[in-house]
Amino acid sequence: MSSEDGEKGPPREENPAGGEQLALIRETVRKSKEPKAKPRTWRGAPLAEGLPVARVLVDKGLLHLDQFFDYAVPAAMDEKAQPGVRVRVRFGARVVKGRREGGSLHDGFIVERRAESDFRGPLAPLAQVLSTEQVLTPPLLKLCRQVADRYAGALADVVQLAVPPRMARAERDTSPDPRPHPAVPDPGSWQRYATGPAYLQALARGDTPRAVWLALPGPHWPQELALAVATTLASGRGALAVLPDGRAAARVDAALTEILGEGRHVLLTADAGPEERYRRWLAVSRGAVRAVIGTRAAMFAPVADLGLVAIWDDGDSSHLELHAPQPHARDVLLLRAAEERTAFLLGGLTSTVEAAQLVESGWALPLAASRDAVRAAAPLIRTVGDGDQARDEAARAARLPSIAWQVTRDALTRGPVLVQVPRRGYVPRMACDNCREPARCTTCAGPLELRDQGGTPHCGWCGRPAADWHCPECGGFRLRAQIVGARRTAEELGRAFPKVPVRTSGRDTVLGSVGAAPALVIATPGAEPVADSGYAAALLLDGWALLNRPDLRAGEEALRRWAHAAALVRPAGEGGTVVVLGEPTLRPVQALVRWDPAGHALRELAERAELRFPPVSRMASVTGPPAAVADLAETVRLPPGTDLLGPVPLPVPASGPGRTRRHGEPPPGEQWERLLLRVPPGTGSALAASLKAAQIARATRGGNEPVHIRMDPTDIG
DNA sequence: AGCACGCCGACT
DNA sequence: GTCGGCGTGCTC
Repeated sequence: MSSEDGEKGPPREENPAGGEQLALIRETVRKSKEPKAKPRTWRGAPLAEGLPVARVLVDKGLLHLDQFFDYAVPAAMDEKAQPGVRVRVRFGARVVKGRREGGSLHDGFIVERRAESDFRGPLAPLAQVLSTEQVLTPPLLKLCRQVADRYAGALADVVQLAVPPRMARAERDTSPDPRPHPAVPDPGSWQRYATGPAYLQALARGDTPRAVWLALPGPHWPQELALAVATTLASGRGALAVLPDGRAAARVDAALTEILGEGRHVLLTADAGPEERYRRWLAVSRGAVRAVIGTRAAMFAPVADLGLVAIWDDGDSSHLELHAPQPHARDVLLLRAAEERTAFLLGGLTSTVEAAQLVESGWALPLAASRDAVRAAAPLIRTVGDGDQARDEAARAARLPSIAWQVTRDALTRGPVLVQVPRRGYVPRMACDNCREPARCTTCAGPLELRDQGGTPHCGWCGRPAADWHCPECGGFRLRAQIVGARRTAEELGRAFPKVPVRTSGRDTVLGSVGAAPALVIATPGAEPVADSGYAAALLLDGWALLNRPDLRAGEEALRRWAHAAALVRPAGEGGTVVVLGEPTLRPVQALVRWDPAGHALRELAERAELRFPPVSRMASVTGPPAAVADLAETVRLPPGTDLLGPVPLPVPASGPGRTRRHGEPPPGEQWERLLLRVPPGTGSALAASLKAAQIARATRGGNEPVHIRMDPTDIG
C-alpha cells in the first residue's frame, strides 16, 4: 500500500504540449470569430427562460472532429433537458434561399446547459428529450474525455462504450435507496499476506491505498477480492472490480453475496442480456447500488463516491476493449483512481510489466506473500526440456516424456489430472535454431518474420531484411520457426488410460468445474475448469506454442497461462505436481519453477527499458492504406525524440469463415501498411495529442482516406 | 461523413 | 449556350 495522499496521480505523464494543442484545435474548429449573439432559433419558438442553450454531443455527427453543438431549448423541454439526458436533434441542415432545409435526426447527449452560445448563427431547437435519465453525467463525461485523449480517439466513440444503449422498460423500474453501510468484514485469508490486513484497514478507514497484489495459488482469490470490495463499502464508499471474463466475475459475485447478502452489489456482465444489464447499470448510476463486479465494459460504471477500483489478471487479453479507441481496463481504472481519488488494487497470479512498473515507480506498493507461504501453497513444478526428450526413448515413441507418464499414472490414483494443450492458430516467430533466443532486428529490435518460405527474414517493425543475422547470445546463424502438435499427445494420453474418463474444455464448451474423482481434463489455456478439491497434477504441453508467438508478451503470457493452470493444482505438500514441457533455462520456465512471477516481471521490465519497448517507452501504431499512412506521417507534428519505425506491409489477418473484421484491420483484398511511432518515457500523452490533431486535420481537409491510430499496440512482436 | 455550392470540358 | 466533373466548406 502506498501513502494515502489523494493528491498523487498514477505514473501518468504531464501533458503540456499535448493539452494545449488539442485545446487549440477545439477552438479553431469552432471558428467563433464574431461576438456572441443572443441565441436565436430558426423560427423563433419560445425558449426556456433560465438557460436557453443546450450543448449537445451529437452521436455520429462529425464524431472525428470531437466537438459539441449548441441547440436551443424550447420552453416546453426546459425541465426535462438536464445535463446527461439523451436527446434527439436535427443535424446537417442547409440554408436554401434563406430557409433551412433537410437535416436528419440524430441521437445525442446534453452535456451542459448554458445561458448563451458562442455559435453566431441561429440555433436549431432540440427535437426531443428521449429520456429524463441523466446517463452521461459530468463526471462520466470527464472520464470519457480523458480516455479519448489518452488513446487519441474520439469522445463519441468512448461515450458509446461507457453508456449502455437505452432500454425503455428498464428505466420504468424504481431503484431502492442505498442501504446503510455494511460492517467491516474479517480479513479472512488476507492474513496470509504480510501487509494484507493493513491494506484492508486502510480501505476501512477511508484511505486510498494502492497495491499490486500477487495472489497465492489456490482457490482463495475471489473471496479476497470480494473482501476488499466489502471493506470499501463499509467505509461508506463505492467499489468497482473488473474481471477478465464472466466466469471469474461470477466467482467474485458469489463470494461477495456470501459476505454481504443480496442487493448491495450488481454483476455487470454480458450474460445478463441488454435489458437486465441496463437495469443494473441504472441502479448504479442512480446511486442505489454502490458496488460493481463486472467484465471490461464495467470499467466505466458510474459508481457514486467511488472508493476502490480493482482489476484481476490485467494480463488477460479480454481487458482490452475491441472497439475504438480500444482502451485497456487497467488504464481506464488508473485514470479513475487519479481523477476520483480512489484506492487501487491490481491482482493476479502473475504480474504484467505494466503492473511491475506501477511498483517500480513507487506509485503502488507490492502486496505479496512470504516465500514460506508461497512454498506452502504452490505445487511442485517439474520441467522437461528438449535435451531430456531427446534422451528419452519413451518420449520419442509416444511423443510424451516418461516423467509425464509417471506423474500422470501416479496422480490419477489420487484425483483429476489437468492437461493444458495449445489453442489453434498460433503464428510462430523466428528464433535462434541453436539456443532459441527470439530473433530480433539489429537496428530497431523488432521481431524477425519469414514472409515467404525460403526467403530472407524481414523485421516486422521497420521492414529491413536480416540477411546476415546471427544470434547475439550464442553466435548461431540459423533461424527456426517451430510448430507444435500437442493435441494429439493429449489424445494418446486418453488411450493410454482407458479406464479414466476424459473431459475436455475449450473454445466451444467450457467446463466450470470438475469433481474430485480421477479424470483426465484436457483444456486450452483460459478454459481450465476448477477442480473441487484441486487437481492432483497438471501437464502443461503448450510451451513452445506459447513462447513462439510474435508478441512482446510471449514470455509473460506463457507464465501467466501456466500459473493459471498450476494454481488449480494441490500444493506440493499434498502431492500436487506440475510437469511443464519447456526448456528449464528459459526465463518463464524458471519463474514458474521458483514461483517467482514478480521477479519475472521485473526482469521483463528491465529488458523492455533497455530495448526501448513499451510500457517504458510509449508506442502508437498508425495503420491504413499506404498513401494515407504516408500522408499522416507528413501531416503530424511529432514530439521531439519520436522514432518512426516502418511503414511495413500489415500482415493480412487469417480470414476464417465467420470471422468478423476487427477494428483497424484492412478490408479483404486490400494491402495496408503500419507505421510505428515510439517516444521516450513521459511523452506518451504528447504523442497521443499530436496524432489526434493530425487525425482531425486530415479529416477536416476532406477527401482523405482514414487511418487507424492505436496507442500501446500489443501485437507488434 | 454527407451534401451543396462553385468554377471549367463535351454535348443537345 | 448548359449538363456535370468532384474540389472546398459547412453542419449548432
